[in-house]
Amino acid sequence: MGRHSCCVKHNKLKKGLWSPEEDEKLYNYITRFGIGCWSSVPKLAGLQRCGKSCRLRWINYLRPDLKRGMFSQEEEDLIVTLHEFLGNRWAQIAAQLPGRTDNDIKNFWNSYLKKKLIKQGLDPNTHKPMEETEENCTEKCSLQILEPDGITYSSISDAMRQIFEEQTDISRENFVNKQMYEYDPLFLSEFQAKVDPNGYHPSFLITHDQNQMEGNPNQNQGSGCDSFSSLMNFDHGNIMDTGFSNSSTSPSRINSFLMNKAIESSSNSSYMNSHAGFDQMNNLIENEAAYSWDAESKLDSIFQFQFSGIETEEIKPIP
DNA sequence: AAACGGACCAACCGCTCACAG
DNA sequence: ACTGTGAGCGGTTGGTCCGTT
Repeated sequence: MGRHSCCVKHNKLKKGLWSPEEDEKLYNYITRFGIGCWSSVPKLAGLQRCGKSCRLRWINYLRPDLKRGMFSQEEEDLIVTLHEFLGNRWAQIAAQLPGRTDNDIKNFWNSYLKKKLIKQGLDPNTHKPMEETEENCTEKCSLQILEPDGITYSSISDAMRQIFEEQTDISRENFVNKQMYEYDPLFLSEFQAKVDPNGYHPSFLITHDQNQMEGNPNQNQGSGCDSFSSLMNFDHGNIMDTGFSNSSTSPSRINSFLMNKAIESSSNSSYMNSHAGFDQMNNLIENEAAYSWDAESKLDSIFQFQFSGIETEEIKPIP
């Protein structure tokens, strides 16, 4: 374990930038014989490199389907959106951007997007306004989880675990070890589906902000504060306010982005089009002339569906 | 023109996971 | 059950480029 074996064994292997000759050798070998065992590639291709280095060079540079050049605005928006939910899981983000590598996206994020968010006053980790994340979020959000039996859970994780264990056969070990609460949108939507087919657990009341609650009592009914939205915003162990439910004042960035994508996709067969969620959304656009609150509510569920689509491709099934 | 510093990006490193023996 | 190996991922580094002084 630990250090990769090929890095230990062959100290005389070449490191650093690849020459055009090396690229040609690797490219010719892979195009001729395909990707097999990377550790044997250098030997068979006549390269003084370790297999790991060959693999990286192929994935990040030589692959014929790679997209070169600047990131488009669409791609930029998509990266920011996905990062908001996936965090630094570059490989999963890259999977949604055909032709881009995780390394590309990681570099783009670190060199440009991160700074851009900071410039906009947003915390690049939470995607929330700086002043909001700087304060004690748990205090400000005044999160409360009320159970009919009178138990007040100390965190959303506790409450979710309790409900989840009651409703499913997934063990506590899996739950804790995989850290699914915090990171896995598919898990969250699956969890939601198991808890309540309508997406709302009757005994699961979350208030984001006391003031907001007073101003908008409807949120209490689950119409404006659906459980999925709440769960989706439970990130990295911090309770965060949601942009989904508060669309009366500021339409969610996700939804407006998806709406833009849907409009674009009607005339452009771009990368997200293949997902069923966007087909649904295209239908929605065709059938719904106006972008109303109702439409946005539907989009929330579509977005949920969209994420399920993404995750079923990328996330390994729960053991 | 030279020196300097920041930005960018290719590549490396260290780690985890999966799997075969 | 344990160990070794390969694959894959995310964080980090270091070289190069380019703008500024």
